[in-house]
Amino acid sequence: MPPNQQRRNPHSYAAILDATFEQLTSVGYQRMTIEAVASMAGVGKATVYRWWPNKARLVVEALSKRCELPPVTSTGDLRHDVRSLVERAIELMVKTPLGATLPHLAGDFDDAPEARVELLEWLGPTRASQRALLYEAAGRGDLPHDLDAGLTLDLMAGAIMYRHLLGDDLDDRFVEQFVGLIVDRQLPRIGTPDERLI
Amino acid sequence: MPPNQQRRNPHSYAAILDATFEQLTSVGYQRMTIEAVASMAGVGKATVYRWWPNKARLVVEALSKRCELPPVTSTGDLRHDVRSLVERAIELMVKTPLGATLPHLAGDFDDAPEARVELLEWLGPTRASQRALLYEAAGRGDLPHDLDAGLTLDLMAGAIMYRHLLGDDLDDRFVEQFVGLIVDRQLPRIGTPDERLI
Amino acid sequence: MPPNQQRRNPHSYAAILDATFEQLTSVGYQRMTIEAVASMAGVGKATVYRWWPNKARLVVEALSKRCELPPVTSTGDLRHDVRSLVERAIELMVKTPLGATLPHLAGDFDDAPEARVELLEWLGPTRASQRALLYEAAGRGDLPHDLDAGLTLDLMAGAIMYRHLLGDDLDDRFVEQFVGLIVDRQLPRIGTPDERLI
Amino acid sequence: MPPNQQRRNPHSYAAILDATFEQLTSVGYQRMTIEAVASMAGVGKATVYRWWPNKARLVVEALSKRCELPPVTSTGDLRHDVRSLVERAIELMVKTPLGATLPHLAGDFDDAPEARVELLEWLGPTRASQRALLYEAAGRGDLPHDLDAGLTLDLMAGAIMYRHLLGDDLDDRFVEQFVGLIVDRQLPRIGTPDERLI
DNA sequence: ACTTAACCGAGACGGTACGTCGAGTCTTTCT
DNA sequence: AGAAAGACTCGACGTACCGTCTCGGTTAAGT
Repeated sequence: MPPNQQRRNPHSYAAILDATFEQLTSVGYQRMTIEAVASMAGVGKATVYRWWPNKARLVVEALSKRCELPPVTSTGDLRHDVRSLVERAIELMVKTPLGATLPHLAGDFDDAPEARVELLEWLGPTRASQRALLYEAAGRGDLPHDLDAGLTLDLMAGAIMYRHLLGDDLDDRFVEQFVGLIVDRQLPRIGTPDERLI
Repeated sequence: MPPNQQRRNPHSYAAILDATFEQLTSVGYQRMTIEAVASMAGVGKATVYRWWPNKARLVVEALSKRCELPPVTSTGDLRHDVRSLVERAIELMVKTPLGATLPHLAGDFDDAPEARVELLEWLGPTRASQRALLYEAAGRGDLPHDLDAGLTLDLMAGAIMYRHLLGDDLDDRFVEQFVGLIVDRQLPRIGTPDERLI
Repeated sequence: MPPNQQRRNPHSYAAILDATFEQLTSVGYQRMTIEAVASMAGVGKATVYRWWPNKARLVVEALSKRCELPPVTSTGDLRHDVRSLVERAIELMVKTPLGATLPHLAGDFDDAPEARVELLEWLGPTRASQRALLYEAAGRGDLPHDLDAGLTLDLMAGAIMYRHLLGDDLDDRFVEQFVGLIVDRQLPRIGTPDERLI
Repeated sequence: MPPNQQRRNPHSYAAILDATFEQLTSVGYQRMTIEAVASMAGVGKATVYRWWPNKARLVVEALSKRCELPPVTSTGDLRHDVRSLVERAIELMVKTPLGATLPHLAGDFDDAPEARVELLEWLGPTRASQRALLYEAAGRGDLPHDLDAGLTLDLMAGAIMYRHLLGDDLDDRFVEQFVGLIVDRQLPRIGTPDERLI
């Protein structure tokens, strides 16, 4: 889409993404303004608009270039793997601007459908590695052979985001309850997680 | 919070909530404008600002006064009850502005914490009736006696909202997979739900 | 114009005029608001509007009831009389809100013609006494027998207001120059007034 | 004072001054609105506020750029010169928005002292040429050699403005009375001007 | 090496909506 | 019935960003 990728000033490019990520972190998606990003990046507004057609695209690219999404790897221990899956997802949603940004971003997807595509492309590999982890366990017989890994992961991500949005805790109990659901097929229960694992 | 509840003009009050709900439905939270709401309601902007300190509060009140949240009731048939629970939740998220609005609203909760409280107060009774339905099943022995109904329902709501945001389907398969998870403790599987129930 | 003069609350009436005059003095005509006047007078806005149709009328009445306009009296010494005429006019324009208010008031006369009438009615006796002073001198032969006293006084008042508006001084030199013009028919000259009187 | 004179759009600049002058003429200073000026000029409100800090400054500039103030020139005939001086001043006060605007403007000088300066700078050359005309007559011996031309002219302008404000006539009699005062040192008299000139 | 075209910063532009203020009207409540 | 209190509609205020646009100045490519 941009005019000529090669003539692009790499300093400006990096500075804009940095500024965007910084603003996202400090004031959030709503209060972030292109004007502030440009000024913080020491860049003309037009330079931002030259390379990104709208806020959603800019933000998705900033997230994708400045948020690390380390792929999960299987250890063969399902309980351990699922636990770290959940923990990592919580970390991503709570410690990076992604969790707070995603909902607003989603709202702009109506106007900027390509932003949705780009976001999914970025998240794709991570989600694939998460699915792969589950499929491997399914291959070992630790999970149903025809598990719907996508939905399973959406249950996890959805619950995390939902609770995060409503301001609820995402503590160890949550982790263990979800692990219990997947690994032990136990519905979440009141009480210490440890009890439930007995 | 507002100046004097008794002197309030009920016509204006109703018109403002109507206009807010209408705008929410037609253009969404982001594009909804206090100015447009006021003008559509045939009301001065100041009248809106007199009674609601910000957009979030206005929207929460409009949702709570204009969205019906019929309490769910138990029939004794767990599968049927859970299914209608999920169906009703999907309906709420997809057919009313609530689903599309919630995430944006949540983003404004940082600035308007009372809006979160008000939202939770509105949702409270419904969530309570949903929990009650699950507790009743637990009492009958159809679900664990110490089930964490809150988390169970958050799993449901979270998945619905998450999928809705990302533009995924929320079809019968989803419903049956979730019902299967709760009632049969079967993890979601690929394939027709019917198969899975065998 | 007001509904019923007799049932008028004299406390409110006085308080409103006091507050108007006070506001006029402290913040000026432009920045004076009916709201502030009402609140300062401990009175409802409607009470102000009940008795005065607009700001101009209210202000004219406040000026006429709270500004003293002592009639000038002749001593037989023309130079002395004219000097005290000018000094008193300057005092009125500079030390009371009248000078600063008159121009703005005049601007509102287009919308409130009765305010002009009322103002002139108030000023009438004073101007008449000023004219009488000049006519008396004319009778003595100290001034032309068919002097146009109205224009003569307008020259004085106009110059005072004009200089006041443009921020120029209205010092003793001005007084003596004007006195010299009337009494000695000397055009104003540069130099100390005393010199000119020799 | 404004950001950068060179980058200024001359079309907008001219359009704003035109609109301001037009509004001044048609609805007057008080009812003139920045919003209306901007919209009539086909310009964003911010563009007006970018270049003018307040209404007073805008109006002064509009007057100074859109009101012609032709310098008066001497013919050697004092009576004729003074007469045309007065006539021209009346014309300026009565036929242009200046007369009606000046008083209101003056009221805003407290908040915008630079507007006063700018106004005086604009009026400066004209007043200088008027003074020059009188000084020339003084040089010829037709007027006192040390005439205070400034005050003489303020007498004229003040009387004109004062009468204009109070709604009085400014007819030929006024002109001749003032000419008589200056040229013949006759105080203004009742009766036809012609009589007085005998 | 020298044009020349694209990018760059800067920031003015026409707009839209903001949240506030005061005008002038109207209704409710109290005296 | 008059007055206080104050909610109401309306319209303008001055501000903040939007996304577009012109400016010169620089930089890298292609003759």
